[in-house]
Amino acid sequence: MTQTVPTRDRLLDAAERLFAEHGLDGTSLRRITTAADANLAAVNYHFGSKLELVRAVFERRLAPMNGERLRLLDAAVAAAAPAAPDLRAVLHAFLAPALSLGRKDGREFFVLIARAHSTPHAEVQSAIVEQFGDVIARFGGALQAALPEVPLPELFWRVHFTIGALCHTVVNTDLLRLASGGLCDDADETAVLARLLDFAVAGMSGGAAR
Amino acid sequence: MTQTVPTRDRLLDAAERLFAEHGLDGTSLRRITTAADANLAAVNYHFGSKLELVRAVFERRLAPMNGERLRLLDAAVAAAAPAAPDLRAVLHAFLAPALSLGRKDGREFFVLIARAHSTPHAEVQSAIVEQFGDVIARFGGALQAALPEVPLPELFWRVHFTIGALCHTVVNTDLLRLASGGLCDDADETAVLARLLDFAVAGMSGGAAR
DNA sequence: GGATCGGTCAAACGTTCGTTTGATACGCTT
DNA sequence: AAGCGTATCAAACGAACGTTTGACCGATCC
Repeated sequence: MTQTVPTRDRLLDAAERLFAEHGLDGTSLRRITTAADANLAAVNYHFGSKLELVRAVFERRLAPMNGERLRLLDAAVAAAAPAAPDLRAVLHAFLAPALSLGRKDGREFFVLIARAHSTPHAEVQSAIVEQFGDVIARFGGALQAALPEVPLPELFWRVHFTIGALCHTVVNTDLLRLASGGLCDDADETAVLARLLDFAVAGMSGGAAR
Repeated sequence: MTQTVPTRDRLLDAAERLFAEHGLDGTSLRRITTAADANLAAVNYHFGSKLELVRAVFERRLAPMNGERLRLLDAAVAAAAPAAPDLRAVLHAFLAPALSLGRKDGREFFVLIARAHSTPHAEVQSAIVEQFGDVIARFGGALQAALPEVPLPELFWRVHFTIGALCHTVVNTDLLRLASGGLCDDADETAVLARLLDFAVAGMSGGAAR
């Protein structure tokens, strides 16, 4: 039986799914290569090592997501120029691509990202952080412009809280559905985004919002 | 050289620290027993297995924290009775013990808890969730009373966001200090709690706060 | 048509893991 | 002093891990 998808891609797909499901250390190359219908040596041949495979899995998803974030931010800044960008528009540019990725084909990947963020491996951690340099710098400036009355340290803290809400939402929606007894439905992505945006805008502007 | 601290406790201390530092799978019984100045077989003798050791590490910290949460909630409810409890007081009862635990002797433990929350091991996961049954039920009711105008599903979502902000704050303050270039100082616990409370109150009440 | 190269394969490498075992030492009670 | 659990110890167990090796296959090029 011939494979139409290249082995390298099948390895990435299988690794992403299994990493998210069982963690980095909990997923052996044997499970990955078996799931990808490839030979055990395939990972070391195509990627060099397990660590390089992990890095490849991350880069495949993170680059498009952060690119989309910056694209939306540019649009929001341009729409408001020369005035300060709208807070909700900036937060939308930051939250929407992540929320979207966390629910499409990248659902499992986002679980993985959150787990890897607290991984014991320093190499993995730094490999991820590198992908966010531009995003941090650009959004920091935009938020400062949108909320000029908020002191900079205060702003950082609130962004920190917002990121926490975002990550927890993407990763643990199952937990919410469970805790709410099925009351909370996460099927409607735009509704979830709207709720998260409401929460973030209110929190970011410190109760004096709108 | 005689040990004044029982081996069992030394094992718990070493395991908590190493689990938080290197993850559950990344920490071998050999490292734990070496750090605890105990024999390799000590874990299996005192706890039966590595999994039981993990459960013991969790229970030692979670039980007091959730107990303190419920105690503070009782006080907040009693203080306002027969009127509805104050939103900020309820959120304080929920957030303060967790934030406090995440910064005292339990600092490393809280990192561990956040990591274990997304652990691949189902046994570990369920062992943690069991510890939160009472807290979820009690705080759910109190928040509903404090925010009668917010529909129940909406309420669950906002609690979900708040928990995300809390976890991210406790676990990743180092990341914030780094990203802010030292602007954000987390040394003052009451100040951090105040900021988190401001954010949560604003977000929970949906911009119409105070 | 022989050589070359990317890709795949089974098999084995050495290491580390959690757990088990049997012996040994200490502090009780009788 | 003898007997008996409790606790600790070194040593070994089998299993699973990431990685390496050398042979094999098919397409492409000279």
